[in-house]
Amino acid sequence: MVDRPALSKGEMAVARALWDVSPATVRQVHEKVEEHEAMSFVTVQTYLRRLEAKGHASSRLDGRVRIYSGRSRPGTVIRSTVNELVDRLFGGDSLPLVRHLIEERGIDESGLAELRQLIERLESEQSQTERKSS
Amino acid sequence: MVDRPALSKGEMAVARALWDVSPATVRQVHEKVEEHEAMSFVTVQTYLRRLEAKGHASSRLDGRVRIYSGRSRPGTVIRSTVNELVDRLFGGDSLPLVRHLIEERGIDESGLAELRQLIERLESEQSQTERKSS
DNA sequence: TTGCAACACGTACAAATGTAATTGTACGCT
DNA sequence: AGCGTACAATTACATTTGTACGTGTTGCAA
Repeated sequence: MVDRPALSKGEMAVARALWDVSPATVRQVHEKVEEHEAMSFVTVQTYLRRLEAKGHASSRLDGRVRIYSGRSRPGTVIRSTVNELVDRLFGGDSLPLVRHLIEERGIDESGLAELRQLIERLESEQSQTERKSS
Repeated sequence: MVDRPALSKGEMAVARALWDVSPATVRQVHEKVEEHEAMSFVTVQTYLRRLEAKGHASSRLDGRVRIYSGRSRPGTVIRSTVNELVDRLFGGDSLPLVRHLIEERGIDESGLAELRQLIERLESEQSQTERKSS
């Protein structure tokens, strides 16, 4: 539950790659990162080290190769990052952001359908549970 | 449409305050900022200067007091910040973020109702306009 | 007219971030 | 045995961010 300091841009890119391929060697992570953007191998090395220092990854030596594994799960990191953003941009109120996302960035049909169902579910839940404060 | 570099945490706090009170003196902005968090007066001054350097604010001297005004509108800054976040966290797909926001952070009844209507509107629009790819 | 409170403006500086180059070392090929 | 290659580990360094201090100036109160 500790809200570790949010990951920076570069750290996040590497963390995302690591989540995808973990456990993996630096090289494998590097390859994954490069599917999206150019970044030197050693830079990835650095980020992985920093991620480990911050507790978001762990590693062990397998022979002469270091194997990194994701540690904090994506959901956790994403949650705190998003929370921070919502606080910063909207003073904690997430509705404007949701509105913005739905309006400004395309969401396809199936996405919309999913969201509608999600909202309907929440609405029925809310009408049952007599809303007890915010 | 230039996607200026996203504002940092501190810059964003000051920018938000400025948007609220603009045009305003440093002192007024400072007071607004302090409604949410403690920050030294001179620090606010610095941030305002940096915001101006980045083109997010403008200022003029009124007598011996400098008056700052917001320049880029909130929507613009918010858009690029959010875009960057979505790219970083979800590789550009905004649906997961929306899902996360709706599920994890409470949205009240009226908010839900608004969202449902928004989604229904988009759904009907989409079924009319034969989707012509992104 | 003198000093102070209030402010602008320049300067400072450590930590975090982005991005590597270098150096050391072991593996396997020739 | 010697060499290139693939890594790990160390070190580097410019930029950005967070946070502020000090210095100079000026309108105002005494």
